[in-house]
Amino acid sequence: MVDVAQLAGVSPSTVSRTLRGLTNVTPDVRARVEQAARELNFAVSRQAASLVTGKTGAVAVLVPTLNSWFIGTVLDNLGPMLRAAGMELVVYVTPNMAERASFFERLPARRNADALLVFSFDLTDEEATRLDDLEMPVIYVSQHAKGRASVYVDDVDASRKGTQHLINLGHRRIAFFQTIGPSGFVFSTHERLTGYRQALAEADLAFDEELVVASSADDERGIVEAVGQLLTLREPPTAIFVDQDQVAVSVLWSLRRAGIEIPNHMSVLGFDDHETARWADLTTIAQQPADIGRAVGELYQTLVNDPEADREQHIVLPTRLIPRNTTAPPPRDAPAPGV
Amino acid sequence: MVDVAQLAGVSPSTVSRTLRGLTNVTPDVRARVEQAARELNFAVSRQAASLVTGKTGAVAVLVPTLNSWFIGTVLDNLGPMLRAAGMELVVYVTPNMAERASFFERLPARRNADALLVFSFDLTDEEATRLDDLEMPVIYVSQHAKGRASVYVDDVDASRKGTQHLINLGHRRIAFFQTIGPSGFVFSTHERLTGYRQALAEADLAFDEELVVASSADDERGIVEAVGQLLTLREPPTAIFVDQDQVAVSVLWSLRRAGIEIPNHMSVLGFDDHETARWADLTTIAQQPADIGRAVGELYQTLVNDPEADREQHIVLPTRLIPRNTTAPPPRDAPAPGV
DNA sequence: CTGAAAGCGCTAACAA
DNA sequence: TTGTTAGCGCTTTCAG
Repeated sequence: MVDVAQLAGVSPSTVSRTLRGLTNVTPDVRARVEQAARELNFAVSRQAASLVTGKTGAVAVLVPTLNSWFIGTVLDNLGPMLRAAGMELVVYVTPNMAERASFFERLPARRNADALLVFSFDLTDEEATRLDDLEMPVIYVSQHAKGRASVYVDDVDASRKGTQHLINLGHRRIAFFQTIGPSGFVFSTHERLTGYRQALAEADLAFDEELVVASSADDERGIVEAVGQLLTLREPPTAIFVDQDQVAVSVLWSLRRAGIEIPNHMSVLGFDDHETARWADLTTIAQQPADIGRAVGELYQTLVNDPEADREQHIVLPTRLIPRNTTAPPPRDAPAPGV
Repeated sequence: MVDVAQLAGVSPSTVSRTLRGLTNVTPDVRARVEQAARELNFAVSRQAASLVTGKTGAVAVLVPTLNSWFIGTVLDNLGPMLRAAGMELVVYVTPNMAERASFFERLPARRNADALLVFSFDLTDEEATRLDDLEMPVIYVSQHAKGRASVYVDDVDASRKGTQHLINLGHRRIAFFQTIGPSGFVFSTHERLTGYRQALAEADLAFDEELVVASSADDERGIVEAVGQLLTLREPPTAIFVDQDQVAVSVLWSLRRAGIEIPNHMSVLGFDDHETARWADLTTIAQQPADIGRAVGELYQTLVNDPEADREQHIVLPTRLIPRNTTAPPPRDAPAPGV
């Protein structure tokens, strides 16, 4: 920076002021400084700046994986917003429990970021409490943390709408297929199961544990087995609600291989409105990760710039049912309700 | 840090030494310092440290998107390696040309990272040259930059193997389906087309432009149209080589909707060995992004730690053909070769 | 509107 | 093995 100052014939302070876009600089001087900076290919060192300002200019993101449509889409939309605000995005990937434990033990973001976005979906209370020590705004994405800022879709309501759609079509035996993540069920899965149960209860349908199956998303055999399990029940379902589109598509394949026609013999409902849902012509409940990304970006701005802002606010985004061709009324010969 | 020093009854230098794991510290003192640091919930400020060491402790990553199986998997494997080396991962997402241009104009990583990993797949020469100014190791992932460190699979060879597989099955009219990214064809696409042409030439088959079609990966109608285009040729193909599994699966759907049986009436070959390929029982050419991630991590270490290391080395990873059930010999009534 | 000077929190000589 | 001292490159008072 001194080099730039020298070349422009001003003091370092002036260079600093100019480069940060402060107003009190003569246009003439500003031009000279900018010219000099360009000539010298100069960029301000964030490190040195943060040492004095106390801000790091970075926002940390905690994710279990980066190989995820949801997380990827959120970040694709969030990234440019943060960038526009002059912030870097530093990512902590914790693909296994060891990495995750190490993150919570060392809390590496501690003095090295101005805010933390948590995508881990299934934090324990203990972990969340640990993050409270961080002395920076923490935003929870896709899970509601009590008393902490969060952005998510209303999974309970969404799932209830989906189940109602099946009930309205005439289904009485509706299975629920849960996805297991690398570290167990994630937050949304619980919520979606709750919505399913609510809808059943509202329609006076009994909840049947046999109709709830689970498998890991990337475990092909597990999915096939879970589907097989449903098909061999004494009273098999006429519809399956799968809590993720990508798994739902696998379920479709399994069913078709078992010779089951969709939607005539079995309805399948997904969740997400992932691209493959369009391909598979899958009825699904749409959530918009792009919107979530933008909402997170805005909430971040609010929390950082407005000290008056509610630091525990929850932003809930809408979902909607997208009817396509994998759901239909149940087959005529299905057991009539109550028989 | 002075607080910790005080509490432990030592000098700041000793705290610094202890916390960085330097050897010349008495076990007794080390214990006291560590205890004090824990009590005070203290973490070293990277910013302050880097100011004096000249290293930032961060590696920058340039990606066009984070919603990508390939990039996501590479980073899931690379992340923990960098973390183990004490490095942060700062991500620059450039989902559109404006973001990308701004990255290359401002080069925000300039003084704020110790190395740069480029995932942009289709950099222009001008852009690559710009990165040479960066004064830090730059590693190109999945594209070979002349005279610059790169990690990739041999797409030409892989694609040739795939095409040969189809030729060996007896196919003579083999279509090639190219995927268009948000900013045009990516590097690998060119390479894969080259491999395809090589295999044709080696088998004395003429290259027919009509057999090469293209579509954007997320453009459902475009894919359907491209498939339609192939099917309505005077002499339609008996096999389609699609340069990405996810698109190949869409092609499968399109073909099946058009009433075409696979593999009896048409063979389809993919590329990647993405999860959906297993589901779709798709014959494909496997590449292992997890291995690429690890290779990048190792190359990074080498480049940073060993000044003798070849700074232009190319690491080429293997691919292999995975025969499944979407490829078979062409139907009998297909036009005989040369007729 | 611009310059001079102090100091952010740390590490790296150098001394002890 | 430990402590002392001098900056790293910037921003921020405070003068002018």
